[in-house]
Amino acid sequence: MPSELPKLENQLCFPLYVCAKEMVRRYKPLLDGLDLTYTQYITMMVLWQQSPMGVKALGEHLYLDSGTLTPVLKKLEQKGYLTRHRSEEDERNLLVCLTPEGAALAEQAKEIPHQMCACLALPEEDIRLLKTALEKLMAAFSLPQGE
Amino acid sequence: MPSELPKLENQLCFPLYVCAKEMVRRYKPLLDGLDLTYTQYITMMVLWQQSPMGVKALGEHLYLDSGTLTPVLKKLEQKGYLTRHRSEEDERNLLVCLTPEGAALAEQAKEIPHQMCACLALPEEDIRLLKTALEKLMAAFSLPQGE
DNA sequence: TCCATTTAAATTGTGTACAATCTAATTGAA
DNA sequence: TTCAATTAGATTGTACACAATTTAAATGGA
Repeated sequence: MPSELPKLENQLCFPLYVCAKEMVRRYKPLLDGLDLTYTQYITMMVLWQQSPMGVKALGEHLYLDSGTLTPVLKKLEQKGYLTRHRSEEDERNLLVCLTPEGAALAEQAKEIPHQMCACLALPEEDIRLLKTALEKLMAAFSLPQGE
Repeated sequence: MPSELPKLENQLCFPLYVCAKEMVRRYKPLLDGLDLTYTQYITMMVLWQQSPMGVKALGEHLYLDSGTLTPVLKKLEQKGYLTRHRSEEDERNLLVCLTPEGAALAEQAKEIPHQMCACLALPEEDIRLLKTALEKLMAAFSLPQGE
């Protein structure tokens, strides 16, 4: 059997790449009201669970490095949603801390997951299956997930 | 039932976002030998199927607009993998055409899908299931897929 | 104690993505 | 025919992503 040319539609990577982009695009109108981008939104989501948090820990939750996070966090600081201060015990650590405004944003964000699901127009069952399959892939990547 | 705070691990978007990024990252060492980035690779993949092709058609295959494609195509032109010329019938159309070097690259690329599958360390069955689930999501997004 | 090593962020450079706008070519209805 | 609308790409501006390097702070063994 001759080796075929690589074709877009034969590979896992392409629908993954397209769906991820499209998902982020679909979040935009929902997040505009909170003045957040998608990356800023997932960052806030981690902080709503725990604040203050160091940049390193934040990066481990989000799979992002400081090269990406530093400008995102500076932006969120500008917007008044968080503060950035060096830890007193260890000056290498920068502690990110929600402001009251940032914490309050969680209230407004509560409906976003429902709105997103509605926007997907896919049965709950299919969403669950897809999520499970993706988590399996993360595991295969040896990326620890959730908590 | 009270509305809960949005949590990263409860949502479809996050594993999708993380897996897509990781997948692209895993392609990098495989593509370095071809001097291609992931975006350049999927662009070449479309051209290996059909060349010449207009920027608009290329964008429809890749779900990318001219804002993204223009610099990618200029880069691939620099590398000597394709040429860019305006159509003579309609000067608005820019025809992208593989060079012999660009066409020859397909040979070298043939093994990449296998290498990628191997790198995934996930049973074929799981990969198929995930791909099907993603294509279902694309359909729900009303994104046409395949050809 | 002292300095090589390690660690945490920040910085730099390259490459996407995409919205919005711009420009030039073409089309089509009055 | 003519010019308003449409179309195809390019451009501009903003925001990630990530590799590689840099800087400053802590650590730990000789």
